[in-house]
Amino acid sequence: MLDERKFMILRAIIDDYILTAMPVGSRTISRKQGVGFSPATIRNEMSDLEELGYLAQPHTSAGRVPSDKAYRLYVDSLLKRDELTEDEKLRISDYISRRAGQVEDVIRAAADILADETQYTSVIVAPRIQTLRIKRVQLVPVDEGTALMIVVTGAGIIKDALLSVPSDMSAENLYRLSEMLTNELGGHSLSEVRQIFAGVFRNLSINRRLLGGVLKVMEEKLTEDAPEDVVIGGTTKLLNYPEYSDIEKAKNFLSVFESKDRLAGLLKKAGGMEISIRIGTENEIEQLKDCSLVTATYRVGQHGRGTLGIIGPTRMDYHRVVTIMQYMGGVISKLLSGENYEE
Amino acid sequence: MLDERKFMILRAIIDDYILTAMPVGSRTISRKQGVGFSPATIRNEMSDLEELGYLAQPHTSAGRVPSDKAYRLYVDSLLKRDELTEDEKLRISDYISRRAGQVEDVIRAAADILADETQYTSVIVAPRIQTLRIKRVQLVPVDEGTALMIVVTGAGIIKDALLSVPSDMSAENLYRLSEMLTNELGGHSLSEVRQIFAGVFRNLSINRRLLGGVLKVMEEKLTEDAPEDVVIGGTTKLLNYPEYSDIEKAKNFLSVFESKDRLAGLLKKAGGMEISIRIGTENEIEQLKDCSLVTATYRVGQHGRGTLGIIGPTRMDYHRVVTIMQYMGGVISKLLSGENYEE
DNA sequence: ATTAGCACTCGACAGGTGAGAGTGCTAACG
DNA sequence: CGTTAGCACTCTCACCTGTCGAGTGCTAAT
Repeated sequence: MLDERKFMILRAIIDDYILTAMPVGSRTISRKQGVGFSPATIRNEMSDLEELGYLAQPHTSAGRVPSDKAYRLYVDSLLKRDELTEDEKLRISDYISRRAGQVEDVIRAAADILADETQYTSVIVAPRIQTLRIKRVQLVPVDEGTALMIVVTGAGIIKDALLSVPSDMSAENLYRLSEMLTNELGGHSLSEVRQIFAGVFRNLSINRRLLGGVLKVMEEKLTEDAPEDVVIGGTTKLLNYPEYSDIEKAKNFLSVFESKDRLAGLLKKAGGMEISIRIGTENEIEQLKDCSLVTATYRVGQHGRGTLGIIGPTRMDYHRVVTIMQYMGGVISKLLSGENYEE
Repeated sequence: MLDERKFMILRAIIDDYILTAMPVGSRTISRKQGVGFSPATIRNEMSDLEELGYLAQPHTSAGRVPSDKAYRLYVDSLLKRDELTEDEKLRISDYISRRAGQVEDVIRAAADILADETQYTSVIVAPRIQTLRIKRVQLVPVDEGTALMIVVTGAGIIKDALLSVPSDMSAENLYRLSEMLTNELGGHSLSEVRQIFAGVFRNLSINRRLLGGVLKVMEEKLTEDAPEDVVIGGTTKLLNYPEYSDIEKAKNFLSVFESKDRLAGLLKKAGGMEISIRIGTENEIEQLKDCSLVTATYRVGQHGRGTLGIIGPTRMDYHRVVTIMQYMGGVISKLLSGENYEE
């Protein structure tokens, strides 16, 4: 429905607007390399594009500004994916790998470098621990009557909690109990723990009365719903963009990050798509109506998955963001799935 | 050097300015309850106070604004400490206790409620783990050739790291090694680990080569300088105050929180004082020259200590802040030192 | 010593003006 | 017939101006 030339002009407008954040006039476009038309011609086309809903005028006789619809078209059909330079790739993967170790450290590092590279605010949702496979369960004595329960996967600790245990329980006993639990639960995910426990109770060969209480508490701790683990990087990056030079808007925007749960929900709406872009009002959240949200998915092992995203103004540099996110998704997946824990 | 009346007037001015953030005029003070003087008299006194460096005028014929020096006098001699209401006490201690468990959870909760109650930005430095007494060291097998090392103190996990171990090392052996390490290191602080290791190496009765590697990694992991663990709450609270309605100032302020290390250094300068207040330029950090920093110390067990602080405009409500901080210092100390891990 | 009175200063605000950027329309051109 | 030059028009923004009010400092009276 849009002919070649309109496409070209629209693209030029968006490119310019992304760069300058100022309404784009016909002359600006006409002067561009590769555009062989006079301002008047461009004006006619722009007028058409406005009628079609791709452009908007803040007021008569300002230039024009792309609408959400325009950005949508832009990312759907005009977006070319670049490759990152070797330099950039190295910078990113180095930064993240250097802190490899605990899942949380990786996520934290990833959020930081993502925000730094894109200059937008980054958000990463940690993999739902419920889906990870348990490797070991270990009880460690802490005090008379207190033990620390630790659940381990290939990626490190995923859950730990303090329990009270019968005070006459020896370290030896705790160790044996750990072995038993590891046998029972190893290889399963947290979400399956509850069913398994039913079985464990039945087969109890050890002193049932002594252990009953402990097991119950453990079951609770293991199955309780962990709050969504969301890491945010570069919260204040947005303040560098002119569209947020107004304090009210800035506050409004920042308020989105107060509720991590809502944020996690938002990110996860993207579903399993490799890259998802939601522009302006597509976000359904009032405060983000002038923002775009780009999300990507990463994997942890066979079953775990998490989401990384960046939030920026609708006039964001989609090329760059998409390219970076794609690369980072890969890096994170590899780090968190691989068993590379030499260091 | 300041007579009774000047004191009184200065105090009235500060009180008013804290409330309104607007330069205070002579009439405003004169109209106040308990001030029996005409504006003219007040003006004379204010003029004196200005000469003495306690007040400043943004421009002729605006009212006057208290200087850092005035705030200093205010907190040193005019500050009366209130008690919190039972209601507030309960709200605070409840909020924090509810998440008791891991040190980090407590700190996180404390930072949140502190920011909420004061409406300023809160910062809490976690206790230096170096000074905590080790309770146990536990090695947990994760994979062929990989183990997770967990160091436990009375307050829960404080450090964990993945190590590679000889791939023929059994769970049984790891367990025995854990016992040995616990014996050697238990009761000592992390900062002493390095010396102890020297001794351990000498007494090694088990396969020396096998253990050598493990110990080396452990030493590294245990003694490496952990980055300061700093938790920040209510970062954007400051945006609600008129002095930060300018984006540039806001950005400037927020940049302080980018480097947690510097922030930690700043907080710790307060030293061991129970409550320390640094006003405006006393902070030595350019970006905080319009801010005050109130810090308090909390204790963890015998030797651990950490700092909690809030950062707000110099015209902050010192009464309230000090009162809250004092109370919270107590609550945190009790929670992190006490051995109350029933639940 | 205190206060009333008054002239003075300065910022905030409203209204007015001109420049500049950009538009839409029309008529001319290849 | 598509393209373009020209032009009148619109709207914002920056700047200037005058007025108003808050607050001061000084002086003289109490």
